[in-house]
Amino acid sequence: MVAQKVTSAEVARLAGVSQSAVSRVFTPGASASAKTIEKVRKAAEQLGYRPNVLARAMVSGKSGIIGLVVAYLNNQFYPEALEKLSNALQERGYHVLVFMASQSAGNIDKVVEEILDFQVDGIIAASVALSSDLSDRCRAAGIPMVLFNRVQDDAAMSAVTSDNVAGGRKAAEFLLAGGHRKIGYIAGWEGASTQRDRETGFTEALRAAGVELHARENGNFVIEQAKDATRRMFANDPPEAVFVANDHMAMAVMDTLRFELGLNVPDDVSVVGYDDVAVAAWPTYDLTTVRQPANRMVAETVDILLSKIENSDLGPRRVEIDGPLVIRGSARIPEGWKT
Amino acid sequence: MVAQKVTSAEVARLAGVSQSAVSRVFTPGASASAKTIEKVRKAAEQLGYRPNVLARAMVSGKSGIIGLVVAYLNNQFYPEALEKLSNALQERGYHVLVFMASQSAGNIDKVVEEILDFQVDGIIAASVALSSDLSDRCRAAGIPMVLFNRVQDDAAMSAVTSDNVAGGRKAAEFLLAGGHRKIGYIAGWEGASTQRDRETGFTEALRAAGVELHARENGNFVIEQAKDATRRMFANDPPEAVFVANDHMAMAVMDTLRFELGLNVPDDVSVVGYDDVAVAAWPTYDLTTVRQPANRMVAETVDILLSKIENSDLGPRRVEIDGPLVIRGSARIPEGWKT
DNA sequence: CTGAAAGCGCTAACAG
DNA sequence: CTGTTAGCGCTTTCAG
Repeated sequence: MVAQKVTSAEVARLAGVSQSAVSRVFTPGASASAKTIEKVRKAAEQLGYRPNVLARAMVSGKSGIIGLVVAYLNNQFYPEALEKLSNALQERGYHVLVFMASQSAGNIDKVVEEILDFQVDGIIAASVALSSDLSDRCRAAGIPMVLFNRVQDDAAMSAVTSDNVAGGRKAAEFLLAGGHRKIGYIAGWEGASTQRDRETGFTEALRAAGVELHARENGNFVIEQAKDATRRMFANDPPEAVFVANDHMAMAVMDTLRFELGLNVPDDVSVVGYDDVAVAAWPTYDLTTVRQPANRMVAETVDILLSKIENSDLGPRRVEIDGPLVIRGSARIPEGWKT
Repeated sequence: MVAQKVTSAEVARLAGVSQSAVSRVFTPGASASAKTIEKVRKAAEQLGYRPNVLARAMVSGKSGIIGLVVAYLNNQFYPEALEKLSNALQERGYHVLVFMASQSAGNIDKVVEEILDFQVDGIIAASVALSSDLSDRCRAAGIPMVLFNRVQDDAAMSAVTSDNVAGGRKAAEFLLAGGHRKIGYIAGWEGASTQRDRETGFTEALRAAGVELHARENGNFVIEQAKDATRRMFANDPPEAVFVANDHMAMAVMDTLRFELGLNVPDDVSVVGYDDVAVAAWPTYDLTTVRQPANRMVAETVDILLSKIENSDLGPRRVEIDGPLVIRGSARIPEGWKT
């Protein structure tokens, strides 16, 4: 009843038409008479025929595969994004080939080369930076690429992020309005544009109010390092408020504050994070944080990538999506703060 | 410096050899003289040549692609598993094509059909069940498949899980040893074998000690539903201890207990979960839970799948990996409990 | 060991 | 609209 591997030729024979007729019936933009379509469909059904995507890819040059490079799945923002990206792409007829760019930045280039071997139609690089040499190669190969949640100096590279500078600014304004003056910052990995932009916006807004950063430590976006950073920062002359470069670390910071240092959040220390991952809303953390609008970021990313695929001579696009400060209970709420 | 899309023929011309010689140099099991290899490698390097995986797949019948069907990425166990699976597969020269089987069970079959279109070498289905019709198709098509974290009645289907029955039993024994007698169970989605097995082991051990389940509610593996289940369960005659079918729900249960019902964990209620996801170890939850050894589960899954790919007439294998009860602070610890 | 030749399964002109 | 004819880029006999 079900054959091993049915080819269009076999369907053609059964349907009494040519092999190309079968192809046409299964090719979106092709035309065939109602009668042919009928015959072919019946034969195909009977044989359990489905076109071989790879063969189609070879000749058409479109594989329907999007390469997705991803680094850390432990920061919950990424599984969320990955799920949405994959769904959005699936809806538009594409599929996602995942490449983990685990550790070293060095191997990212290798990973991208492997991706290219699959003749992918496009590449989404989530939170990774690649050498300019490599981006040149992709461009030369005509493979569109868009950066997700990261920008790169390379002006020719499309990228989608939240408005990290504005986000950092919002965090600062909120903390300042709350009356805090001794304010600390726990940074993420310095190589990340998100880290840099958030810090820039944050310190700029502070400075605009005549306030200097009271303390700064680096948590590298890693939980254990964020804990260490917290310990160092609170060892002496602790701040009254901390802005943490992402939620992933912010929760570790809160844990350390509460369980190791015996401090109350927000009575003793206000904490503000960035991302608004699902756990941030859980009552235990109830984290005030700047939201990264994942849905819109994903939608933009997919839009940019697919329009580049369909129209290769589109210039690079950079989109920064503004996200609101989500006010919860981890930081003192200023009197009469406009919601 | 970098060409558009270099073919083996171009490399051959530059190297002054035949196209098939180039192929041999890049084909693992082929042989060529040192001199040829040298010439070809140099020419290839110069041109930036890399073999086209798709073309190779067409003729060799091996795509190097493994289809991975996955349903919920919000339960943290899955991103962890996905990352490990993808890494393990990458190490062995395979790549993962991800298919989100979002909602309805009905669309899983459709998803698997799409996977088949890509001529994948194998399929890993994480936490999803597919119709027996479909599994027959895969078998007929000669595509090996293994279930991850789920078993199916179909005896011909390979599957890797933790020992869920034993795990449920461990949870029960621990709670009983803690002196609890009024014990509740918050179930996961009834269609899942993991849910059934965990409950079976749990209630069996209870019964063996002459204890009947005091209360049972269904949380369907969904956070909001787990909260509702908790509310119902504690509305009147509340239990002293609860076993929750997975950590994802267990944390929602703890939140509800603490923040809505004002109960103390573990003084008022002991809570035990299942999975041992990363957050379970965070001090806020400090959840006692049965560990699913993700690393070993992944290793087994990959082993089974790849050996089937390499030797297609291997029978189905089912592996259940025993995981320890990880004792933390969310449940009363019995006096002198053997660690 | 090496080149020539025959496809893998499919799409895309090309005549009819 | 339809069948015929070329390939897509590569692996794999098959002679030499």
